[in-house]
Amino acid sequence: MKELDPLLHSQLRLAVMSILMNVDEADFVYLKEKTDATAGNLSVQLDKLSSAGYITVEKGFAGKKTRTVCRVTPQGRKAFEEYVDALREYLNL
Amino acid sequence: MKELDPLLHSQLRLAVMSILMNVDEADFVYLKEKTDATAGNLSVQLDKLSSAGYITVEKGFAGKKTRTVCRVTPQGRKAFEEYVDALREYLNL
DNA sequence: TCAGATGGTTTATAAAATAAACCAATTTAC
DNA sequence: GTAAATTGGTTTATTTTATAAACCATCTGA
Repeated sequence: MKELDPLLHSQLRLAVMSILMNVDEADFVYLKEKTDATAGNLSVQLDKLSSAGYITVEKGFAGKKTRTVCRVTPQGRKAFEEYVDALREYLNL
Repeated sequence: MKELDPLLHSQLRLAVMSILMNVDEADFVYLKEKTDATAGNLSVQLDKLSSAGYITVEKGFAGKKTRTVCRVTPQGRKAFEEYVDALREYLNL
């Protein structure tokens, strides 16, 4: 059986990637709301996705407040698609 | 977003369930080969699926050798199907 | 000015996966 | 017939992950 990319096979990281696949960009606050994760957990998982090169994380400002914007990279997009393919085998979809 | 049943959201347990969903029954050795898991890992994960009521594990004999046979329960079948539904939301399939 | 919010990060803890060690019965090879 | 290897597992220890709790800096309104 195919391997399931362990970086994607995590509920929160998968949720984040799934959002980013459809949205071009999303900030920390938006991701937190959508996924209903704690800030700490989200922060850690974004780091992992970012270190793996699956997303970019850009810290900037919106007015005076900090704003962290995430985007999926081509590499992340590819990994996500491969993950989906592998899952089809398990779920037979 | 929907929750992903943590009992199923594990590579090995998902693989096992996926096999059992299609096969009526399967023994330890067969599952081990198909999933390419170590015996120790497989043993632990079968226990978890069994304690959750997702599968039955029956220890018997085939000639003189022990033989452990697994089957998915109706409850397990239901959980698997719900898991698949939840995943569709993430992957949009 | 000081009591919350807001937007995070870091660190500690709990839970999971994996691997390593072990055990009992059974073959196989001498 | 007995020692060594194989089969079919289980148990325990280790590593990795996920999660939660604590913290920090900046901003905002009373």
